[in-house]
Amino acid sequence: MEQLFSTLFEHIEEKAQLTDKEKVLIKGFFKFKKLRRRQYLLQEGDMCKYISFVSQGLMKSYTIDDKGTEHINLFAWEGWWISDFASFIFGNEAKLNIDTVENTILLLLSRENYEKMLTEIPVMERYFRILYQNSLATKDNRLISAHTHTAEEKYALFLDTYPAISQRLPQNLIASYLGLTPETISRIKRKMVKANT
Amino acid sequence: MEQLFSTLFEHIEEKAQLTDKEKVLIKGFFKFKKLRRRQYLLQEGDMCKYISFVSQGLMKSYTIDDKGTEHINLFAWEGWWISDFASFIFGNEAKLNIDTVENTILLLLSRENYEKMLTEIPVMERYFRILYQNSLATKDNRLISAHTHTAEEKYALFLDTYPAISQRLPQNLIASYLGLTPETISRIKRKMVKANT
DNA sequence: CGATGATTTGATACCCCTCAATACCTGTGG
DNA sequence: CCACAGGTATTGAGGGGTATCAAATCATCG
Repeated sequence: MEQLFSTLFEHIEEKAQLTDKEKVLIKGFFKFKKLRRRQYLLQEGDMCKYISFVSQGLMKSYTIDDKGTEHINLFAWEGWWISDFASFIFGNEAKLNIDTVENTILLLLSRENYEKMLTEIPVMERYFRILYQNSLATKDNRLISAHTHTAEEKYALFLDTYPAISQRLPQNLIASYLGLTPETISRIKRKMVKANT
Repeated sequence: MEQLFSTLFEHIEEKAQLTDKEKVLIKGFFKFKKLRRRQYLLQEGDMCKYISFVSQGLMKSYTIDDKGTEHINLFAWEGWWISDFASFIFGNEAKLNIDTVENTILLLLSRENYEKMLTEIPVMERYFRILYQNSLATKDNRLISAHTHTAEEKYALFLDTYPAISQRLPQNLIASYLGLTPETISRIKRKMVKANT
């Protein structure tokens, strides 16, 4: 149990220092949740009641279009948060689905505890401010890539940016994340292999 | 002069309450800057020393690809902040260019004053945390749209989401923001007019 | 092993880009 | 106030990058 929080604390302390007292307080705000592979955390139309920290495992959030195709918004592995923000913050119905790619252990933070924690532990305002600030820069890059790069460049950039995690992902999920089809990824791979011989 | 801050304070007070004392303090952290149409605030390769609040006017941030094409990352008008985050926060060379679409009046906040303000006025941590949190939700939507919608849907969605600002923008800039060519926008418009007759 | 999902491969279609030419605005200076 | 210039928009022809659809092969796991 203790170990699950160590991932969280390490992650927080990259951005803001915590006292032992604060750590005890923080633990009190979270709930555990264990999920099997392919299990849902959130489905479109539900309310997203938690923001979740991935302590172990791998999750994805995604939308489904009219044709039934998934479009992956985010992968979250150890040290990442996942949620449908619009739903979590404003109480809308979720537009995103969230489920697991691997068996996963989560730390759940409810809206109420999120607000409480931010008020009672001001350094957490700082932590989340920095977290979001960094995420914004990441998302900017992704959007720029979506607009400027070819399919091949997108795929190469993904492998380069997330070398570890790309090995834990089937290619159809990478395709979905990049806004491509699995067939296209397959053809790119063949081309890349050829180029190396 | 006073009036320039009122836009800022209104904007902050949508998210967090300010005392008169805090307002006086906040004013001290900012510098003014006036820019002409088409004037640069930041060029690729420079250091982004400020995060800027648009008090009046309209700006854009963008990258330039190998072929010399602009890809617009963000429009910022009255009530928006603009910056190259990666450069502002981490001190990297800026990857973004920022310039004006209209004559603009900015409130500039240096890195030093940004940190000072966040420390001395904790409610501003809250303000920025909420600001970034909301921006993340917006960027998610934009990325989803980039991956799922056709050119026509993207354009219609833009007009629908930003009806006021779209009238202040030439179509080539809207095209650049949406990852399309001006020619495509032109053809879409023709098609839309036809459909309404 | 059977079943289900994932990947590969090929044929075809189409959306949007590219390039090029022309027309249309808008502001500025003579 | 007109003329010109630079930027902006329109239109057409042609091409290319990915998607789509379909089928076969390949993994994986209960």
